[in-house]
Amino acid sequence: MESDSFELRLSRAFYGRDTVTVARALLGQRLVRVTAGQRLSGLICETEAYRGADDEASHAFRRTPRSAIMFGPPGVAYVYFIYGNHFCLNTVTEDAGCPGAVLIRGIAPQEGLAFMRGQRPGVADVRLADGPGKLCRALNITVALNGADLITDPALFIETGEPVAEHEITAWPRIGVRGGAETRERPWRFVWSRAT
DNA sequence: CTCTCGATGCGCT
DNA sequence: GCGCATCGAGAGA
Repeated sequence: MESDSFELRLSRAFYGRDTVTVARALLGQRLVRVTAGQRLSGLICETEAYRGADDEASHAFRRTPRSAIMFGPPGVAYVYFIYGNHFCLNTVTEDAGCPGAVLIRGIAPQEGLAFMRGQRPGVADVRLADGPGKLCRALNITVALNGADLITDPALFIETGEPVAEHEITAWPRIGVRGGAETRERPWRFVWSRAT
């Protein structure tokens, strides 16, 4: 898997499905970042689904210049800047015209540990990328990668990882969402228990 | 133009 | 557990 890993990449059809389905299916897959001439990777162990007009917590609840990318074709990276300090990485889902994205909230680091430690000095290995902002810092992901096509981009993509059994997945309410009770209580945060 | 506040993380208590 | 840094997107005027 070292050199050309194109055949291992998840297909556009993988992303072009129901957002909640994709959020679950992304658990166990391998997020890969190529930067400074080296491969960094980790298995996705936590995700959240964000939909469209039916999801008050989603950026795509309203169509704005920033959220327009969520209305576009699937398999594209949506990276945004938050709290003045952090970036968050999402993958666009659903067919073009139907908004949706999955927030990647955590990975279990596999390749490039030395680089990640350099990005986050003093942090224990298991915590290098266990939050949405943390993983972007560890993998050097910024808004420069907003719009990157995960099917073709050499610097950012997702490969088939390890199979995840249904009983290893737990669903929880999403973190930090405001809005009505129904919005807050939706169990659209998925955690791969085996990885943590 | 101005104001509010966030799909967070870190440091301190 | 709690406060705060830090700044751009989005909304209202």
